[in-house]
Amino acid sequence: MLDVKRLKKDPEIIVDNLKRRGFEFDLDQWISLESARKSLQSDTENLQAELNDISKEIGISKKEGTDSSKLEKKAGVLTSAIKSQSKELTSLLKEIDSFISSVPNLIDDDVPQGKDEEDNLELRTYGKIRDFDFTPKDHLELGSHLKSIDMESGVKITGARFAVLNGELARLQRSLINFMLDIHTKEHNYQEVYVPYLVNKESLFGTGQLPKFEEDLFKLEGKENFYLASTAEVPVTNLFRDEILNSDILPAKLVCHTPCFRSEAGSYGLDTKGIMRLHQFEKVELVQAVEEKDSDKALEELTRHAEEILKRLELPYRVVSLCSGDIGFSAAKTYDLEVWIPSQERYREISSCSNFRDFQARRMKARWKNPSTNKTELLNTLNGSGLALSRTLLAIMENFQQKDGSIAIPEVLRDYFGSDKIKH
RNA sequence: GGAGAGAUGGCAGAGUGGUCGAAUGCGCACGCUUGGAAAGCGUGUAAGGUGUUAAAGCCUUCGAGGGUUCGAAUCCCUCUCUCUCCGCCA
Repeated sequence: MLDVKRLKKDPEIIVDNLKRRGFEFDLDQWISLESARKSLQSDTENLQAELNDISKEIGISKKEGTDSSKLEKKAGVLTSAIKSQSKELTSLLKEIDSFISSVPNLIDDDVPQGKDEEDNLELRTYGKIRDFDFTPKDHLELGSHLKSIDMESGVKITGARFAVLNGELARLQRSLINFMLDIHTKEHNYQEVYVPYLVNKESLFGTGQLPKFEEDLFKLEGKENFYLASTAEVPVTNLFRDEILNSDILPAKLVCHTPCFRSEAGSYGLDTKGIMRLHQFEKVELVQAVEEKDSDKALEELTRHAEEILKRLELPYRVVSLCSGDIGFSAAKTYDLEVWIPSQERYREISSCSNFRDFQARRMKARWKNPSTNKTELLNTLNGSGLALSRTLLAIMENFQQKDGSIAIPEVLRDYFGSDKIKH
């Protein structure tokens, strides 16, 4: 959520910033809503203050046994006036709330200007793209040779965009999960958490998936109307919702492996082959909550933590800074890690690392107590995939494939996996 | 699923219609004391909004929402959650 105080102080800066994303902020509407609210609210509060005084007097008068009927009559008039005014005020506040909570975050100054994916800025590349002395197969072809990616069964059990992994590939995924969690907990100092995969509206509002992006989510029917979490970001970051953290636990660094469920509405026709884009996939997620002054540094650090996984898996990748038109609703700045996919001869997203600054924290009232000022301040939240499992699996299959259709296992994974290759 | 009991500040815990945002204890911060510490003593210590150079002041919040009343932590209704017992269960 935007800082309303800042919006009052320098509205032009905010309007311009939002314009970079392609978001038109209706300043006139905002000003008229705000000024209406201000006068209505202060009027109502004044009436309430008056009523509070009179009620107090009535109390004293009753105790003393003197006649208070005149005061009570006066108070009755005030009460009904307050009732009708506060009804009006409540609906106005609701309107303002839905207006402001549909506005995306401000982007950092160094976010590259652009319209879409094409304008993202490549920052660095890592690793050598392999020169195949044969025509590389795509992961689905490799997987069906190995009888390990079974799309038909996914369709039978559930429907399109669900997959079944068999045998060694299922085991490879499990090895990868353990490998990633070990690196992040033992070397990068994250604490592992296990969280619910079903989340409520409040949690989704906190991280910014609601109210604007409900169509991307799976929603349960029934009494509760829970949603399937589209990313561990939702349950994990919401651990800080409505909390005031002690400064000594900052920076808070959490890592979590969960399945992710996405309806992928609007992506029909995209990546329909194989396990590139599924309704259900596994992910290891990094989440940090830090003081405002540390959040720039934290984004760089968190991104390096995600990159480290790719490096150790010997997968060629690049880092791009998402441009103003491609960056997500809640993010102030995002680095995507893109891994090389031989069958497509291009880099594809495998991790997205974002700094949300205080945008999510304001929505979810995630705060910390600053001991030097003794004031509560909003946290800054960040997260990044470290990494998305199905795409890691896919990348290993394609990048490590051998001429005979077998797949070599990256060195660091061999102990976890228990073998150095998946035979044809 | 059935029966019962609860939900109050960082924590524990009082408060059953009126100057209650809330006693008390613990914790925490500062000061006194001390060679230093502990103990002891004293002072302070919720969040949000509004306002101000800053403050004061004012409004809201005692699980959530609604109601009764001049006035609600306290009474009534609905919901959520927690605990105990019984049943079922990985």
